[in-house]
Amino acid sequence: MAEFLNGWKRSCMCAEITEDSIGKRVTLMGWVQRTRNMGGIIFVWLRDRSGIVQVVFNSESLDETIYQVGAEVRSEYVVALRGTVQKRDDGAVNENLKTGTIEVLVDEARILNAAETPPIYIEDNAKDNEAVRLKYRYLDLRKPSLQSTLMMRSKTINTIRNYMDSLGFVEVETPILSKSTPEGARDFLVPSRLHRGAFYALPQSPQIYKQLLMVGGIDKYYQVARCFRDEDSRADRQPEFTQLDVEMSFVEPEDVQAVIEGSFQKVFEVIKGIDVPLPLRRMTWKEALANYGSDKPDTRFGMLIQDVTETVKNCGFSVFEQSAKQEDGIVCAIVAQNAAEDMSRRNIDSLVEFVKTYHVKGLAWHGIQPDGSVRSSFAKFLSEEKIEQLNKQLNLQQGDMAFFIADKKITALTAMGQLRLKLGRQLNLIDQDRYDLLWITEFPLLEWNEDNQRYVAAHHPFTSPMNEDFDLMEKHPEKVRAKSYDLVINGIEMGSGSIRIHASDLQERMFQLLGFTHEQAWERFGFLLEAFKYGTPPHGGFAYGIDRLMMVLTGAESLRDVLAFPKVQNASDLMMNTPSSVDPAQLKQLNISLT
RNA sequence: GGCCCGGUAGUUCAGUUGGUUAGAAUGCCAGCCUGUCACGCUGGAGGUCGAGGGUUCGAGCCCCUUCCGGGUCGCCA
Repeated sequence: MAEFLNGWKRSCMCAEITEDSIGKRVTLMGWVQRTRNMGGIIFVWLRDRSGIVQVVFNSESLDETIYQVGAEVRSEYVVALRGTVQKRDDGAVNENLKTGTIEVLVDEARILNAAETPPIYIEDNAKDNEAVRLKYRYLDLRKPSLQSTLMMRSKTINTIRNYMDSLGFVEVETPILSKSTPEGARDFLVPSRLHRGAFYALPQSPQIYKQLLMVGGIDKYYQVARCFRDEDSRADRQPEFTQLDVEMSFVEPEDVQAVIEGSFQKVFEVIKGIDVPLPLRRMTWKEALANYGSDKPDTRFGMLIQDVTETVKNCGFSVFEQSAKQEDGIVCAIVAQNAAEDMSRRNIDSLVEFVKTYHVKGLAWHGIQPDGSVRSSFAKFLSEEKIEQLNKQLNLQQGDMAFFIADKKITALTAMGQLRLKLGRQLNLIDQDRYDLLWITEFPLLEWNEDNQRYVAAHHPFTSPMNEDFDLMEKHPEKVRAKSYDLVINGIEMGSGSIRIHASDLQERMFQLLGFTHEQAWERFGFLLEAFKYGTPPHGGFAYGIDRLMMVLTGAESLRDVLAFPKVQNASDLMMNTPSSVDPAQLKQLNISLT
């Protein structure tokens, strides 16, 4: 059934035909979207990457064998057609089609390949189950939305490359077969055949390579880099992903930030036609946590978190008092304006359950109904005076509903931040057409890890502390701020960067803070510490996720919608059915036995 | 590893208190139709109710186990 082209060449794409082409003869190739056989005349919608055009087989003017081709084709057949572009009659215009005012009257037709009935509908609004779509991803990819996403992705990466090139950056490819590093995410391991019992690791990021490139004098490096992390997936997390990776020598934070925010400005201009004013707003990590309960605040709406700890210290409600009197405790609140009336008890209960998933003990609520009556989970424990004081601090108006969380500071603020986001969505406070880009700065250098009973690097162990906090490193490690910065868009963390440590003695001091002995540090990162001895320039960089950027640009809710061949939650590929077992002979060569 | 939601024709779904032969739409196949555009009309085929076990006279429905998909907490320097 399948045929080769035998000399036929496409003269244009389906949806590129306009009224200017009326009277011209065209050669089209593509897939059959749909056929309508009227008995003596057959309408076929032909689709390619550009879109759809209607072609007409007319039995009156057509040789019987060619008309039969029209009768024979089915959905997703691959066909080649020749014919003349003609204007449609006034009554026969299809306004939903870009090419709706014209059609192609076929005079030659060939079936290049037949197709079985596809298991999914090749249409944007089809409701097919995602697992089925992923199993037949190559069919899903024929849909206009995915095609335009992939085309936009290509254009975005091109825009970024052109921009980086224009600034004199050099793209360098770093190895995929790399070395396992103990800190950070779990590595994907690759067994070595030539070295029994030894493994490569796939890079979580080209971090160390790019720092070594700085030692190597490539003082402006970038790469569209594939990265791998063997951790559980989420809607916005895949085991492999693409980053724009950047590193520069002789720079301070604002130099790196200027390059990065410039790339976003360029992308938004080229892809969305939106002007992003620079420089971007800066917000410290401390400020973000206090006001938004997050290090990646969605700044498209208000409803900021308020600290009412002092007000409720001796209020008579023991839940509040307990946290208020704790050293690292807090009682915080947010106000949902005009929400008191529509907030059903059922809805409130679900919010209480919601915040509990973030490890706080509960959620208190207190509102004033439009008629002035109080609706509250705790007002009965408080004096009139205290309530008045609280209402005043929160600026609680008739119709408003406030929510309270009392707990340890980080825990309470984080849960409140999540509640803020949920309410923001629920109450429709978020302007979906807005793009809010900002920098979060001055992250803590270290975080205490309960499981390991030691400090771990908040960013990565090569991040430099802020100069003014050097002295705190040994005495108060938790108070040391880092020269690090994240870029956030609409509450999504796009990427992070920092000025790195370029002195081996400071790097060793950092490793000691992380609980490595001198020997362990040299065993694991000796090549880096060694390299730093031979003239390392001050340097820093940044990396951001291209996939997440595509989510923002397309409005997609899952990374799966912006990747050509995504993996599902358990990191398998439903189309190729991988990971999969391998031939025992392969394992034997690798000296691997399965238990 | 934990929690929540889901799995029934190719596809999207409905299926009442456990009760006759599991339905609809769409798609598919055949026939008719010369201006359709979600074409129309007539007829037809299509089911391991994710899998295994249990309770019951009787299970798509109840119970247990398990597999698969989604979301999420932990995790993700």
